[in-house]
Amino acid sequence: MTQVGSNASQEQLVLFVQRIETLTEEKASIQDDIKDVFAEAKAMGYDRATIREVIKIRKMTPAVRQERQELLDTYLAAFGID
Amino acid sequence: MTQVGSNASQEQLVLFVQRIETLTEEKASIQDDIKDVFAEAKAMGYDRATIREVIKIRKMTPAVRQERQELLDTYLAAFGID
Amino acid sequence: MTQVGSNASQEQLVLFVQRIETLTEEKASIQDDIKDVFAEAKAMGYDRATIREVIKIRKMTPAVRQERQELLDTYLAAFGID
Amino acid sequence: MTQVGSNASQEQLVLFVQRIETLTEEKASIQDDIKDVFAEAKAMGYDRATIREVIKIRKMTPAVRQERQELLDTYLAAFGID
DNA sequence: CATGAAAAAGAAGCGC
DNA sequence: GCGCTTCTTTTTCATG
Repeated sequence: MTQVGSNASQEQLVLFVQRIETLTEEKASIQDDIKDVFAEAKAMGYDRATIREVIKIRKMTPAVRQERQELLDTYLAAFGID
Repeated sequence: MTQVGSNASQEQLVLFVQRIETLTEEKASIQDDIKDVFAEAKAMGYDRATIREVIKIRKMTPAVRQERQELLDTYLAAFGID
Repeated sequence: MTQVGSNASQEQLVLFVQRIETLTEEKASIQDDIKDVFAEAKAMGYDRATIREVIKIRKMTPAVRQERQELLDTYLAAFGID
Repeated sequence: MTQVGSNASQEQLVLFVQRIETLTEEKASIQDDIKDVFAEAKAMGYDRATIREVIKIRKMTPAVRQERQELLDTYLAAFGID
């Protein structure tokens, strides 16, 4: 008998793949929900890119946000910006 | 009073953002789960990239898969590959 | 004779692929140069991420930059940020 | 006088940024060229995705290529594919 | 070396 | 329907 991986090994691989496929589907479903919310927001006149920016900022602590901004301002000053 | 967006409008924006943040967390959680399964599989000796490839192939119908392969083979022939 | 694409067609494909490969190499070479400049800048004490941010800002016109910032501020106000 | 970085330091930063910007433009220009070649190829009836695949394969040594393929075949066998 | 961020590539959705 | 932009995923790169 020609054997390409033991049966046990094959079953294991199949299970791994199936678990990943299932989780991937769930993830895609949530992604769809997110898309729907953005669409709703856009329909109410909100800007998608700005909403994303807000979410990004909300993920930072105030301290980190301020620190970043100050260094950036220093650099921008070298270009006469702001 | 200086007003930047009505209160109603502000509340609406907050709700949109919160919904997106919640969904995003759920998505990230599932992504972590996927990562864990890959890690498990890797610990059992399976190759991550190949598993991804398998999943990609399983998403195609056999007909499409074969078609793609044949076109690729035709192209490779121009380079004397295979 | 079994023929998979005419000779002329095959040569054409080969030329397209070679052109893309050459251009891709050139691109990679420039990317290396960029990497080197960042390394130099870092050696002089500059922060890589902030330099990137500066470059991003410099790509915008002042008008667009200001417009974006104002909309963002409006949105952030809804969350009591800034 | 309030000083945010010495003049010398500021000039240095400006030079670094300008060098990166120039290189980045060159890189973008080449990327455009690549896009053009793909467009030409498509106009001649070639498939973009397959061309990419060919290029990827050509970057591998034959040994690596074969190894990869064999591992994939082994995995696919667990699903009764091929 | 392994983790996490950033860039590039690839895929998808949108608008014309 | 097709190109074009945007979003996702992959790979790469820097840092601890």
